[in-house]
Amino acid sequence: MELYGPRGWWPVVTDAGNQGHDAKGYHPLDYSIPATAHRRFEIALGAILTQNTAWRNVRLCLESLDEAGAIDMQRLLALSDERLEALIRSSGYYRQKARKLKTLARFFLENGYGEVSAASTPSREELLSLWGIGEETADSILLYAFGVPVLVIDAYTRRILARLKGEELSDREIRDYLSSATEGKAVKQQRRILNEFHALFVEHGKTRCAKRSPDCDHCGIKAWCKGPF
DNA sequence: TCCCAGGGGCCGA
DNA sequence: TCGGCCCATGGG
Repeated sequence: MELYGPRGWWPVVTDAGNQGHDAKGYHPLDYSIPATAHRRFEIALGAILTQNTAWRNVRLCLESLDEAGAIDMQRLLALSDERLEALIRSSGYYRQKARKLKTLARFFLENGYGEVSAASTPSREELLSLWGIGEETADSILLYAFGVPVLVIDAYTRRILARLKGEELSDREIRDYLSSATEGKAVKQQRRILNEFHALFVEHGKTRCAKRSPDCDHCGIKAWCKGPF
């Protein structure tokens, strides 16, 4: 946080999803649970679209979907598969992802999870049971769309910790290793910490701890790292 | 031209 | 459980 400042994730792309904020994009220091169904659904769609995909390619899809009025469960389900695939083409894997988005929309709709007023939250097991939603996507949706205090572990998290400690850690070990940061804290605090944890791992992974040629010369946590340098 | 990106499903050891 | 393969576009 000292190195990069608060990220204020999840990045919101559309105007309708960004109510109460002046600009699109990040919303620093706002760790509130999404206040609109549009925003909640946009976050969940983005979590699927960004699977193994650069965010800049996802952003285009979310803007296209918004223009088509499809950041809405019923309206997304009303689209033909071909139309939906065309709208999300730039995120790659577009046939699979079109199916995943509809699966999610159907699930939200049938259980009322898309309605912010209902204040009901899906369980992790429910999300994992859906076709196309694995651990990272489930945890991202829980944390950023519903405010559930869970740690999101992604490729950046694993790579950065592996380099810091000089050995690969299992996800279980990563959870144990980072658990002291949230232990004994109020849920609201945990939500803020976990929100930033994932966002900062992504920031550090993109700007410094790249897979191929990490920029160790400008790395602010080099002193604690076992390499590579 | 090749590598990489905020994964996940599926299959055979 | 675990490795390998597939899905697919776009930028460096």
